Amino acid sequence: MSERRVRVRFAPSPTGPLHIGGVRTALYNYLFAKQHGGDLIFRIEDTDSGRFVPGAEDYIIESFRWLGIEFDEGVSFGGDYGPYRQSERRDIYRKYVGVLLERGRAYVAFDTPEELDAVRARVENFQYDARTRMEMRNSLTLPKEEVERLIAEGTPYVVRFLIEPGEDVVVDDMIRGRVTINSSILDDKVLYKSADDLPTYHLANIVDDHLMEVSHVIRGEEWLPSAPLHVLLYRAFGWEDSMPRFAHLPLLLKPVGNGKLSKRDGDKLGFPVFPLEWHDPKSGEVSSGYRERGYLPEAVNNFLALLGWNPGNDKELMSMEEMVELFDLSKCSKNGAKFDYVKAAWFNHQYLMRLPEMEWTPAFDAVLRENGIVSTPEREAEVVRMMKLKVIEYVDGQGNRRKRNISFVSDLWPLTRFFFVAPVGFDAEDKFVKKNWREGTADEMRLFAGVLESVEDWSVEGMRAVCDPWVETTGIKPWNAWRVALVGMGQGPDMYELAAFLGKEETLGRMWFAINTLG
RNA sequence: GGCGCUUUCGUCUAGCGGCUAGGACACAUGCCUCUCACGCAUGGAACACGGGUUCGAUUCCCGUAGGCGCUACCA
Repeated sequence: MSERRVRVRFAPSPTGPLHIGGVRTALYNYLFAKQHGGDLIFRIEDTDSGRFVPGAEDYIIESFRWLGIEFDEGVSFGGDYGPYRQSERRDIYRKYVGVLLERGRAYVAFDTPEELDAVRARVENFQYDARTRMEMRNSLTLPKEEVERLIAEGTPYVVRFLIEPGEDVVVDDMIRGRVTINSSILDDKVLYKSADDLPTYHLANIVDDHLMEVSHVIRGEEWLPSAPLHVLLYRAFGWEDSMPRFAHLPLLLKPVGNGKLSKRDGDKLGFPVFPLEWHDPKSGEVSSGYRERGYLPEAVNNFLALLGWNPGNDKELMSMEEMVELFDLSKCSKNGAKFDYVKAAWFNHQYLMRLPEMEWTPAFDAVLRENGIVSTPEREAEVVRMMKLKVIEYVDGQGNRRKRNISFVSDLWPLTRFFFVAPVGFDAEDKFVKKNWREGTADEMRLFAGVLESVEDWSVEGMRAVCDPWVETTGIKPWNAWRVALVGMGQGPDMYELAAFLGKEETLGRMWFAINTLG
């Protein structure tokens, strides 16, 4: 059994955008499959026709494409075990429901949802199981002829799994060890509903995993309580020998407070919970995505992988290849992990800093466009290009002292906008402005502007040659106030460099504007 | 309510009977400096509680408390 080829699957429901927790589950499956030279299957579990959302399937595929999580077979990937969309496997499920029925491991039930609701309202903690099933309307209690007549008449029914009570069912979990649950607390789960001729998750899942020769089921902890049911199902089919190994992952929790991470938390705290931006086809609501927010897929994978797993040492920055090599289910933690979006941004910062210029400049172009910096006849392409080069030099520049503290390319704009546009006003409350532009500063700047006016060689060296002696003799240190004038705040490169880049006219223009505005 | 999982700094975690309980994010301070930041250095910060087992428990067992999940003709 240990010689079995590793085959794992990620099987989402197309009920909406892919949750970031689902991305992590898929990532773990991917790492596990790759490490063992096995297959990763992409299966669509669309057995709930009522919750189907158009576009969700494409969205999920596009998400994984962006993240670089590759599937070996499945919907849109091909393979020999298809179809991989459960709604296209009705014949198969019908057949296996029949097997269970024949063996007396399942039965037909006619209780309507309304009737069940009524019973639940009446009886506290009602459960459809060994204690109650003989009081319900099903093939166990109704005469055979009536059952046949009802079915023939087209009365909607469901098929329920007949659970024998009083048995301790053991699930051998690769993360949690042996988990024991007594079958008495399990209810007779619905396996199939005639109304839409579709199975429920439990039946479809077991049948598909078996037929697709899945060797390991790596899924979220929310499935742990129903794992014993799945074990029982494998047994009922006689597939226990080839039953996959289970691994139940801890859940992703909200950053603050209690509970599972939800879309709401993202909206409230300002971070995405979906890989890609999602436009809800019904409500028209837009949910932000990691891609659009400016995250790098490598950073997302790295960060997500470490939420519930670690290589057992202090290593944090890992490429996909490294993670494939180091991943270990037995090193997964058992408790839920709060989602720390601040650290997620730090991971992005790390990857962004390592990104070659070529790869981040297109994103910066988009930022420029958003801020109205475009090449126009008035503003020649050459000028804009020069400014951009300056930004690149400023950001990527020689030596560490020039590296900007940014997590996203969009963070660049407030840090570099002075290359493109002059200050339009000054924040008198700004600490830097307040500290460096006081009584008398305007006079000093007037003098300094006069000195600059006399500079003929408008280069860093040329300015130095004239200004440094002036600073020496007058004792006036113009830099911070000059910075206020040219940048508007306490940021930017060396002042001579900045002035040289802006040019004499622009530099003096900004200075006089500051002198006149701040007084 | 029932059942299950879980519990180390604020957060993610290392630890698999004997450690000054380690790292990262965040935070604070310092260095650097014409600003911001980067970088570097330093610092504060944790074994939920109570019983056992043991020469010795963060580590093993049992309770308690907290957290999370499941309890649908959803997955």
